[in-house]
Amino acid sequence: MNRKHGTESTRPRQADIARLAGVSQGTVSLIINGRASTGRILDETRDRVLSVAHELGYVPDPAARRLAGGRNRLIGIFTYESVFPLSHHDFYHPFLVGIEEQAERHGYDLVLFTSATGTSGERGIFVDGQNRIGLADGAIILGREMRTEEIVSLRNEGYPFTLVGRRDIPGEVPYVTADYRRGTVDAFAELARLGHTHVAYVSSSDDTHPAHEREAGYQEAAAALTVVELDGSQSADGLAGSLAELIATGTSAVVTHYAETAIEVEAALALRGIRVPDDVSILALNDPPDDDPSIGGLRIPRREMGAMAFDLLIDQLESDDPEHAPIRRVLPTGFAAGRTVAPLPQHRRNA
Amino acid sequence: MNRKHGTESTRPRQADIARLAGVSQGTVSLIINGRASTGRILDETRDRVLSVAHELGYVPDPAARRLAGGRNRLIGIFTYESVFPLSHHDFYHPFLVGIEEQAERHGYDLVLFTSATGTSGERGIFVDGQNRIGLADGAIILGREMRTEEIVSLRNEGYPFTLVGRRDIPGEVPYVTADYRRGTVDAFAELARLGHTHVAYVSSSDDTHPAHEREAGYQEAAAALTVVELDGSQSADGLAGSLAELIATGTSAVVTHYAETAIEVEAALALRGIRVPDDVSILALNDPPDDDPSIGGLRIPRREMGAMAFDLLIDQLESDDPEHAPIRRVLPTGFAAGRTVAPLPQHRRNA
DNA sequence: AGTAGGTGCAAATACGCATTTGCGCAAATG
DNA sequence: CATTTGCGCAAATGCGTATTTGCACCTACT
Repeated sequence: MNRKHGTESTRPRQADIARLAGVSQGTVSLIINGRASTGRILDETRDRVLSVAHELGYVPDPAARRLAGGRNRLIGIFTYESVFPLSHHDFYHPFLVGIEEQAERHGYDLVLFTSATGTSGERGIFVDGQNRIGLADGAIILGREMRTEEIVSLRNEGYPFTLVGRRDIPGEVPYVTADYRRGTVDAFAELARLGHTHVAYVSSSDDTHPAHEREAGYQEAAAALTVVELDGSQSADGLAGSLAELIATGTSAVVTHYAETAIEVEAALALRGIRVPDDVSILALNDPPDDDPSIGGLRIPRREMGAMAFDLLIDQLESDDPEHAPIRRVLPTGFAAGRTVAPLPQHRRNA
Repeated sequence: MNRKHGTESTRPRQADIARLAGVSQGTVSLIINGRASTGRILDETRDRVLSVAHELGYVPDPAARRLAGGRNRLIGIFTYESVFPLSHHDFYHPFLVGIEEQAERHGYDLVLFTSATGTSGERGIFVDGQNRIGLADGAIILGREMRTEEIVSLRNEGYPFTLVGRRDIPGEVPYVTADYRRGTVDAFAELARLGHTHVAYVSSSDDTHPAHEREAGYQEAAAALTVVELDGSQSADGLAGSLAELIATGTSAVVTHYAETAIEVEAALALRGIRVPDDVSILALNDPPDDDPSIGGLRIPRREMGAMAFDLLIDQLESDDPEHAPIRRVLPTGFAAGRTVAPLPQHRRNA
């Protein structure tokens, strides 16, 4: 349909190289792919073809490669939200850093599936009944939101992918996540080590995997301390009110699920004359936001998670075993005291 | 070479649907793509085919589609540094936001050329003699650094691309940039409007296009004001010393090329008891860094630049005219007073 | 009745590349 | 000298889809 006149600057194809070098297209393919030995090509021919290819600026068409049954060394990145969101651009960024790092190391290019938006305006892996991500050899799927049924379809198609952040998907899928449970346990342990014996815990009501894991960690750690549980769904000011009383009666640390909560609580406490960390330590079980990086608490190894996700995916791709078991990795979290976590002050030791 | 794994029922193809529905593959294609009217297909046939397709869970192969379509609807993003740098990730991000926005709107996917790192460890458009970015239909080239000769080669190959941030490339290339010159003029005008008549100007010795434009803008604006020029290559403390004297003798505003300089100067002035903006206004001719967004001065419309770059590229791609003239856009900058720019204080009016 | 026009689809072709097969030639072998 | 072997490549084939072309068959009209 779209054959234009000769002047049209169309991308060079193997056939063009073949014509100029006086060989056949198949020969060009062999040479380009380094299969020259397989096909028994003269060095002289090889050099001639390569030089023509270079002159023409030839680059293989990824779609054709993939169609022909080969691989195209393209790894996809899919997110249900914008990859580069305006607001919390800090969320995806560390993952991307890790992914880019490994992609560079392994010589893969990355594809961002920005076309995966249907007429309805919804992003999805399958849009209007079509798989939008199949162009790449495999994909890394990021994000807080995720449509389970799409993930399942993907797996059923046998398409290689890795999830970042574990999801409870029916059946087994490869994923990378952080060990929120253990991180939570460690955080409480750290508080204990600093002398805190009476701790307030502000949970979240989220139904996400990390929230559950944090909750589990809390349950496990609570035994060793005196813990009071507070309802995280109330306002920061309400929380601060309850906390003020608790602090007066011996509570010296507060643990929240989210850094945002911690920050709000800190501000609300300040209004009541309670200072952090002098009067009370505050610790979040999540990464701090960009604009206030010094909240103490867990540090999620996002960059490492991204890199690991890439590696797992490559594993799948390069494994010849069709029954390659889904691989999972659970990475340890870090901990930072930040400006809000301090040892129990001397004067409160016997409170 | 890679026969689909035996156990996995291979994905259904249009041919499968065709067989089951008793039609030809081409007919299936017409129907799947809603071209039924073009091909004059009976409603009955259409429904039958669609129902079979649905039963089989048919999903078109994107690679095949792109092959057949000629183009691959892939737009590349190239940078000489990491696309996701660890440090100033604030630099590329706004551009990427704009690009992603438009890519999504136009139904294109984005490719990050992470494989464009040669054995030497250097990033480049041409690595080991191979054009690494030709994979995409076109590319947007970002970054402070840029290798002129590569850009020239690209253009000579007829490869469609757009630069973000104008460069002085031999010959004509399509680009998007901000109007630093006009922005600079406007910034000085704004100072004048606020009552400042005596201004200090700290230039940079950079040999970049934006630096030259700022310089030009300064030359143009300087006529209307009393301006003292300071050597930007000295230390912040040295600058502060000179400035202190100037301020004592009537200078009420400082203009620097870089926000970083402005911040350092502000700090150095503070040590000398000079306060911003009470004693002197400070204004930068560049975007503020992430960690101190309230420095007054120019605001570069990076997001819009990204979006515009994408649009220009699409223009090239979808234009049938091979001799499509290179398009350029120069976007207006914004201005923000931030916390450092204020009207000339009353008590200094007659200084 | 004979022809023109229309309709609904099959068939053919192309997209760019990977892979396999086969052919002509020359050297080696018996 | 007849025959096998090996070499270097051309040619053919397939991947899954989109698009164009062609062809029966049918209707309407003269």
